Amino acid sequence: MDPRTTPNRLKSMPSWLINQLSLHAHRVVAERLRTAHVAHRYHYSLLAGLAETGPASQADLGRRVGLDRSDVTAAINDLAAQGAVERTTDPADRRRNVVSITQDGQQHLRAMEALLRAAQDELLAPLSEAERAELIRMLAMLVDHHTPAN
Amino acid sequence: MDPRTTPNRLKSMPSWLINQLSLHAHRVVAERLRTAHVAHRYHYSLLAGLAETGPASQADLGRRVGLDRSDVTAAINDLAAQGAVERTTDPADRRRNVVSITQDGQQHLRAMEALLRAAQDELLAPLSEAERAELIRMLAMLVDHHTPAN
DNA sequence: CGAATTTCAGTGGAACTGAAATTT
DNA sequence: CAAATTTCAGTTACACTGAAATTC
Repeated sequence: MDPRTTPNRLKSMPSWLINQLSLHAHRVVAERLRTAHVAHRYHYSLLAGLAETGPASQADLGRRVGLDRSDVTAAINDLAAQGAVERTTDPADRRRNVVSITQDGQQHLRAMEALLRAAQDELLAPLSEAERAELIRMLAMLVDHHTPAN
Repeated sequence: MDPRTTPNRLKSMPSWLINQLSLHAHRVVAERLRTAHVAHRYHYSLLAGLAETGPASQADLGRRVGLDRSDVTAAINDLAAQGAVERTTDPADRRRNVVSITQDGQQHLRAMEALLRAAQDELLAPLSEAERAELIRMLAMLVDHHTPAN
């Protein structure tokens, strides 16, 4: 009566598979991050961007991690209120905010990292180490391919 | 100034990659489907489900293609208004609607199929045939793994 | 009774758009 | 002037929830 039979047309359609997996990834990640405060996917992305490439303007930061300018503004508000980042206007170009990560932010980043590592493991559970590496390689290639060059 | 440098922490994080790729897939697919009417992702999923496993109740159909009961109701409304499906209450169990695809629906499905095939090709452009097969295999394995058994 | 189905009304995270104000 | 940055207000597609009405 309900033989969990996904149509072949969907089971073999990359865009459908990717979408389903994205939904699942979202659930797994949100579940893990629920324990921490000011801990959404984009908060992690922003802190990771700041930790890795140093202070940046919000626009640069957004482009680097794939977030919209508007959402960056809101998320940086959250992080600044929590003391995870500091925001000062760039003296060299007063249109820009220079955002930098604080000591507290670094610690917050490390805490989220541990949670996210566990989430990745749960997500990829059925794959071998070699398969995981291959999957990541292909995904990165595809994401890179459609990322505006700029 | 804006060296499209995605942080390594993101470039190597499966959940982030999957999410980015899902966004891109969504854009590519929506772009192709824009030419057709009553043509959203879920309309295709429902028609594909009906074409492949025959008439079904809305609840069964939703479970098979991974759509929420509420969204199935709304989407079936669209398809019925367009004449792509027919809906009658099941005489054997009057709680159920038996939904079946019409001739028009079959044709609509074929038209969407062609558009979607092109979208998949665009999405996977950087991958070889062998890589595409391997990617699809792994994605299907992951999606299957987290799909409730029922 | 409990459980399943359909439907409706609404919520919430997320991506995105348009426009204003400022500065280069 | 044109272009870039930040911010705000709002929209849209989408997954999901809660609850009612019906039927098994």
